[in-house]
Amino acid sequence: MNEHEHEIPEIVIIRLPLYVRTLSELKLLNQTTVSSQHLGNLLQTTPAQIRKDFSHFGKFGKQGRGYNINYLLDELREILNLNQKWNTCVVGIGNLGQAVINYHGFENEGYLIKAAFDISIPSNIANKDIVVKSISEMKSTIKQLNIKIGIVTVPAPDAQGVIDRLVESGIKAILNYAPMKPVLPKTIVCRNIDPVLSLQSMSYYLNK
Amino acid sequence: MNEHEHEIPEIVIIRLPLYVRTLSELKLLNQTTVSSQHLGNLLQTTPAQIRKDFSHFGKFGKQGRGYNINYLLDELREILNLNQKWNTCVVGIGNLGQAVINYHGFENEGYLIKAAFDISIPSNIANKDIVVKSISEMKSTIKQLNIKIGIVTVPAPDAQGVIDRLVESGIKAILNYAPMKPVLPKTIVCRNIDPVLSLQSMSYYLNK
DNA sequence: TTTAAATTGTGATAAATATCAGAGATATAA
DNA sequence: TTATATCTCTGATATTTATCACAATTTAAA
Repeated sequence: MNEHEHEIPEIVIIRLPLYVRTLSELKLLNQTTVSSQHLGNLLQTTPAQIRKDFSHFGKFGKQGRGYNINYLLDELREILNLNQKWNTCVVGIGNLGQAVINYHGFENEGYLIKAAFDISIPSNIANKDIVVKSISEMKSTIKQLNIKIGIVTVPAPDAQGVIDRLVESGIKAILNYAPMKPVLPKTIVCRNIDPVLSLQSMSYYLNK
Repeated sequence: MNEHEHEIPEIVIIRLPLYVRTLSELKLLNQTTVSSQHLGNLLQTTPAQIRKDFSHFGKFGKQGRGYNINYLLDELREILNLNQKWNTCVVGIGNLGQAVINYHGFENEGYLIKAAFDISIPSNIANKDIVVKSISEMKSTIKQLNIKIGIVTVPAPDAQGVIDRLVESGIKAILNYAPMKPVLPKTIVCRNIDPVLSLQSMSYYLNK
């Protein structure tokens, strides 16, 4: 089996980055091999699930031995397209947008914030690596800078409009911080970051 | 059927806040009733799923008519324990922690940030509603302020230690912004906010 | 060399989740 | 009053997802 023969369940794709993260940590500890059992312990999941997940993409391990960490890591990073840099932009330069811009956890993982857009442009964004522009210049800027991922940090009522413009500008993936579920063509991938929903679903388990 | 007769799948619980949000929006628009069909359109899901989800908790609708929005909203909010305020604390007062503290989307939904902890206490947290303390005073402060939810914004390597302390201090739910999966007793609920994982799983769909 | 232990990859099975479809109830219009 | 359309609730069914369990292979020890 390989990735060309069947559609891989999204739930499997969503788990792959977790494997990548843990394998990276093991690599940093100079480990060279790992079994699905050990990986399962570290990730609080079952070895069977890990093996099944990997089996969608090929055979990466050796019976009786486990997985070579460097090899598996590189294969998984290749599958996820992590062995390259991705250009992103932030739309909405309020508190949240500025927090995202100042947080450097994205750059470290290869997601470069190349541009930031808003209706009115604040003067306090001092970052020579990021182009700050009006939303009206979104399309040309996104094309010019080869931006594929949009990060949406506008208030919920503005989000759908902004997202429509991102799609029209050729963006392929959206990381949405606005508390709403965007309507999107099915060629566009989207993930919502919504801590309030998380708090609310946890509250169910909090007995008064 | 009601909530006392069976364990409700977590995936159902996770969807309830989405229903609450959309119903609140409809209420704001002065709508009084809604059908599962209409709600499904708004939420991009199927009416059958919405009805099945509700059926775990009781009968909230009227055949031929749909759901009374005020009634359904109040029932769902009651089920989720949203008809009360919850005290929370933030652990880690770096960039991310400060962004969380300055973001007022939590307070508006009834999640009050009552305390913030770190090893060294920054002087620029000027907020008379929030107690800023050393991590060493965590347990007593959490008890005293009746805090049930901990928001973790420390770097990943520090997170497990901090989370262990939160659990020991009597916290029941954790909103974890650190890029790691905490090990927890199964009496504690946890949600992870991990935008890098989201970006990485989306990257799979971005063809080079 | 032989045996025992470890471990993968996977078909089969089980469990969880989503959808279907229809009886029954309600509302509306003729 | 009757007919028609609407819509819930739910048991049955289908689909998806996770787990099991074992043959095959590798490693290491006897």
